[in-house]
Amino acid sequence: MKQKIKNLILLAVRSAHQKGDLPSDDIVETEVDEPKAEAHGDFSTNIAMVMASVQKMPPRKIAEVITRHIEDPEGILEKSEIAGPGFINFFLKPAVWHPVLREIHEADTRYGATDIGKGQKFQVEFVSSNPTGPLHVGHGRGAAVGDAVANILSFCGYDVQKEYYINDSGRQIHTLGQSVFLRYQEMLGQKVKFPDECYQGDYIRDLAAEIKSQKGDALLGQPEEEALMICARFAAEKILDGIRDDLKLFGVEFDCWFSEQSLYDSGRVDQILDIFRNQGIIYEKDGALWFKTSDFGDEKDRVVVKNNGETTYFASDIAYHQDKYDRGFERVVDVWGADHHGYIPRMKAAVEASGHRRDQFDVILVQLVNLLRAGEPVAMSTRAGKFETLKDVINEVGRDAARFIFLTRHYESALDFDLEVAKQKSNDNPVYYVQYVHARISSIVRKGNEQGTCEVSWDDKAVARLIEPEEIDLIKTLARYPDVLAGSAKSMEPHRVTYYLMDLASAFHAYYNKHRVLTDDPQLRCGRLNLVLAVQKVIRNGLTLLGVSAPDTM
RNA sequence: GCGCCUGUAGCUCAGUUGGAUAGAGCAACGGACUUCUAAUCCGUAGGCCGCAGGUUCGAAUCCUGCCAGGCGUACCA
Repeated sequence: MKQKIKNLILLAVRSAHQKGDLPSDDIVETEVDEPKAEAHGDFSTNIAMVMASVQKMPPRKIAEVITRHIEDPEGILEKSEIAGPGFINFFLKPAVWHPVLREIHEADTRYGATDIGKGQKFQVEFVSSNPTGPLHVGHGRGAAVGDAVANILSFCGYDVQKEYYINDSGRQIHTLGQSVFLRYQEMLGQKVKFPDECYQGDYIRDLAAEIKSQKGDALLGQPEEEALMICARFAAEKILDGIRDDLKLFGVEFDCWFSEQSLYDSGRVDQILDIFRNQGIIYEKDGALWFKTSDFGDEKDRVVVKNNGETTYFASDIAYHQDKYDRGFERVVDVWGADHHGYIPRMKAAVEASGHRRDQFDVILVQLVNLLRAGEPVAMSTRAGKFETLKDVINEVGRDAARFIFLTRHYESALDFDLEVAKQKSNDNPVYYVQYVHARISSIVRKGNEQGTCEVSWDDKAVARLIEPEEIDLIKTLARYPDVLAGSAKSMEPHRVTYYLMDLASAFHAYYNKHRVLTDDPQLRCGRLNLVLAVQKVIRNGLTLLGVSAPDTM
């Protein structure tokens, strides 16, 4: 629709120029917007203002010339008028909107899908929590955002893969093994000192108990380092299983689980370090190896191999990202917690140093989640072992509410997640507001079927009966959906879909309260059923992208 | 100190990438259920868009400088 208006304008400008009414036919970047105020019509353009300097004419004068030359072969315009400093506002005939319903009817679950991605290979990596403890709410937000972004991109024509990176190597895993082994020794009656840097949570004791029941006291007879590694591997695997289960419970599935250790096993880490060394962007200082990230915009150089010979996580991250591009991804998106933002410049540096453009690498920085219970903060710290796990949260408030709430805010702003509010089935908690639309429409259809009056097949004449302002308003909202998705995909901001759904829900509830769908007039009833079914499809479609269910009853 | 994020109605937040009179929800107040689910709707009230400059036809949005809060600034992960 917007495109049609655009064409009308372009043609008008051209014809005005040909007839000598406009000195230039330079089409500057024209914009056609949907104004927020109804009084400003269905669409409006600022072209006259933008052209003012080129045409050397006052904006209102240009607007007047353009409107005079507008032809409307299809007869879609009710009227157009000039307003304010030089806007041209277009008012469409209500009937122009009806075909949108047909489009939805035909596209069904694919309505809103576009090909703006043109099959570009994208990878979205998210959660990637270390297997040293269970997922907490913060990870939940990352999971909800990453999953929704990937879904939306994919729906808009990008070729998207979802990946989880497993930090199954290095210091943290060692510490995990140590923590478990100490608890194990403790259980077998040994006196141990449990250091602060070890993981304090109860789950460490559970893991130790499991090892004890499987192996008895066998580990005590082994060299400490060996016993410790056995504990580490066992624990990491168990915890990772738990993470997988939690994510499944949360409705998040990954296409690929990528192991950090595999990068060492295959020699990728050494390989990329060699390459960088040959390029002269790695040097030795104080017994350590440094990568000259400062050559690529970082504020200082970074260590890749410590003076004790251990590689840093940064080293394997370089190899990991190199590997992503080798796998053919044209763009790589990492979803990180905001506390990692200092890591971005060095990662960008690594991407650039290995021969890729900076803009092929994006980081979505998800701000922190403050978990509250009735306004009171709930303490969270993996180390201290005091935290509310994601699983607990899902069990308490439900998956749908949790996912929706995580997506009701721009990811760049911190989120207060109040467990009591999330449980409320009120308008404080908009997930139900949106789901209720779906349930209500299902209910209408059920009722219609009971009465045997539910004629839901497509019928142009019936749809043409939809002339109430609330009906046109609803259809206009439905028509916006593809644009919303495209904008959400381009900006990688899933919350736009969330807000759109709340808008659509609001338009529907208003309509529902004012007009009856199952009327005695069969044709009107059919038209209205077609309308609400279209609404239901879009609601379901949007909720699905967000990972939220669309219930038939509530 | 430096860097990133945030600052919009009493509270929680949107604001279509620079558009017209800045919008929702909650809380407050007043209304609507013998009719398809009241987890809903309708109405009233509520604003130096942190502050001060700048850019232009036009700024909550872009630039500069301040102020406040959060986070980061390791041979930690």
